[in-house]
Amino acid sequence: MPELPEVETIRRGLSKCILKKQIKQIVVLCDKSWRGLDKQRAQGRKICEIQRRGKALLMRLDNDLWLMGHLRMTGQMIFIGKEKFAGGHPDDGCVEEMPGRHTRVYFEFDDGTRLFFNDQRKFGFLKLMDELAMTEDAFLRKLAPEPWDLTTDDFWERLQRHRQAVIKAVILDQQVIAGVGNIYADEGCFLAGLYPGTRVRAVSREQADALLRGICEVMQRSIDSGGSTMKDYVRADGTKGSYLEKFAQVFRREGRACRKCGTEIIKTRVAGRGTHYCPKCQPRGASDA
DNA sequence: CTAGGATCCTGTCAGC
DNA sequence: TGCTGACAGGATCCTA
Repeated sequence: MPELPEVETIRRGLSKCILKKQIKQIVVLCDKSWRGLDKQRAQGRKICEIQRRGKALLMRLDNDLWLMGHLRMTGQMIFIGKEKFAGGHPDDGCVEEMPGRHTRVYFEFDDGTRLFFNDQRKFGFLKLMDELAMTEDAFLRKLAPEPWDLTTDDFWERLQRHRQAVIKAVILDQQVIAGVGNIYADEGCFLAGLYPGTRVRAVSREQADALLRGICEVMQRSIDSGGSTMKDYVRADGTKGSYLEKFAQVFRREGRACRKCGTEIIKTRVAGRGTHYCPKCQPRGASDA
């Protein structure tokens, strides 16, 4: 669900809300959503800083424990204090009473404000770890560099390990490039003029370079705008829409005209995921899936 | 080792 | 209305 730009937006938002606050109590409503050390070890502590790696949030406590959060498909972080901050998967959960039916874990701070971890499908989790567990965490250890820390050479070499696979599956692989999910995979392929089902062996170095630059560009733009789902905007006519609608070139635009050439955007299935592309701007090759 | 499909879980929607 | 299957902004596990 939330991809790198959405998680970065959450990181920035939470940094304004919960830093230096003391965690008075942690309520775990779903055992599956809490991993690692016992929650007691985080109660009474303060949150010193919040980092992000790929789609993972990393919160450091004042006893040098780390609370990792991964939202997976449907996770949300909702802060309720004097003002409200919500980030993650868009649904109505953030307008319900809190805790709501999808609340899995929540935090009560010393000043009475609260932070809710909501997650409809329970794929996401919070994990409390010490420094050693952090360095040994399988996901973090295998995670590839952030998109803007990858050189074209490095990206190219990582792609070459999957020459028979389709390009979309490979950029969704967090060991190849960090933070790319279904939206930015489709948007990045569009910017590079690459059909998402293209075999890696058929991708040129120039195309790989365009893909990496496209991913960085689309993610940076999304971060600058507060994440693709964070803010509704109001159109000139006063009707509301999601930011994603305005920002996406292909994602969820099936049946609509390509913004570049006017051809109808197609939705299909590639790498087991719903996939959107423009058949003219992203032509299929003979060996493509 | 890679590639691709099943799987975890809950909810919604289209089509009988 | 009630049922059924497909699908969903992710990652891991299993099999070939």
